[in-house]
Amino acid sequence: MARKVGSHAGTTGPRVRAAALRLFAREGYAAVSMRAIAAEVGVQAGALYLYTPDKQTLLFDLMREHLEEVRAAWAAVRPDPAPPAERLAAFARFHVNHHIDRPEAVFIAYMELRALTPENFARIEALRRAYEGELEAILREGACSGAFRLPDARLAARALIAMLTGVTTWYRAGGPMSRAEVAEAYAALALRAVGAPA
Amino acid sequence: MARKVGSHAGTTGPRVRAAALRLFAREGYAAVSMRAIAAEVGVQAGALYLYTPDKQTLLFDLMREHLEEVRAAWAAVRPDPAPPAERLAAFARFHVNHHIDRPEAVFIAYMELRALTPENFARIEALRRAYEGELEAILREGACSGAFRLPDARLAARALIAMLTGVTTWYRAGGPMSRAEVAEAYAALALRAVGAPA
DNA sequence: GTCTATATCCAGATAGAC
DNA sequence: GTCTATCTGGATATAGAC
Repeated sequence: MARKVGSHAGTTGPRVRAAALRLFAREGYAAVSMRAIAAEVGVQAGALYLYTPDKQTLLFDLMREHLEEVRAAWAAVRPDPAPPAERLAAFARFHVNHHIDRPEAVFIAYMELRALTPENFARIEALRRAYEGELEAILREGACSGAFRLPDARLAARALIAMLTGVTTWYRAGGPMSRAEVAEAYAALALRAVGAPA
Repeated sequence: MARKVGSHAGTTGPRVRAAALRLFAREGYAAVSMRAIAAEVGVQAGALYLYTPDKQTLLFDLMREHLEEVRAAWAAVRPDPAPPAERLAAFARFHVNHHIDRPEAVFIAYMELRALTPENFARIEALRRAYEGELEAILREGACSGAFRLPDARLAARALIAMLTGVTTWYRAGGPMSRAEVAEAYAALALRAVGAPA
């Protein structure tokens, strides 16, 4: 434990997190050395420990910030009193648009769970489950009201989130489809998957 | 380069690959040492190099074998002259059932692509694209015949494969749903997603 | 706040005995 | 076919100068 995070943070702290995000996403947490992060930032390895107590906390903070940002962004645009189909369409468009802009954070949040200590994993998993619960609640409500036809709300929520998140594995800006077209296509797939007219 | 693979292989060769599969899936390629693999097998680290020229080739062989097995298994059960909806349902059930039994290989094949050398990556990517192409062809044919309503065959193939593969992130034997029920639920979602009555 | 230097440990891979 | 021993390099993290 070197010191508390943030007490001296100027601009180097954010640059350390940005470099770690980029490198962890590209090479994987275990394959990235503190030396490599330091080189990306332009400081020596020892200086990193002014901004994070250790490498594990650096990873954990990146994941936590990503998941908290997703929840806050959805809470800000969520149509609250609205029919299930409209809420599902909004969720699908939001999820695709939000994730398409943060492929590195998404990659880390889904792929480096195994690199977390058990305590940190439990905290991240709770955040992930809370977000998944937002979709599950929409699906459950639609199933009850008869707007959706579902095999199982929990299974469908997991299936749809996997489908929507998958956009980050292939979408690149400058391709034949715009972000909005892609989001619309995924929303149409999601709506039809639960038996709602798209 | 230590030696050619297989020339002395008795039972230790397969046990090395099984141990590597298990450990790479649990900890990640970069986080697993050759010593750890050796300990899992019950030999010394140096002995591993009788069965693989290096760690990279061990990973590549695991991925290649997995992808070749998927394609062969699908070729064996694929309903060839059949209407698109039936072929899509068969593909979805096959994909879920096949992947649900191999969560470790699936995890590695999708998560450790970045750990491959460029040459090895290109070869693995070609195999993955070929498999994706099987689904894409079904969707394209269904779209042409009017059986399916799709935004874009390529996008839909990617979206559906991501959705179906996602089953490996949560399904565990002994849960409330059987394998067959889960496969059926995913098949229903897939069929409806492309506008075919499930 | 960043540096250099270093303690301590473990990595992949090879050599050669048995 | 497996062992022990070892080469060489790089890892995380810390200490202390400036």
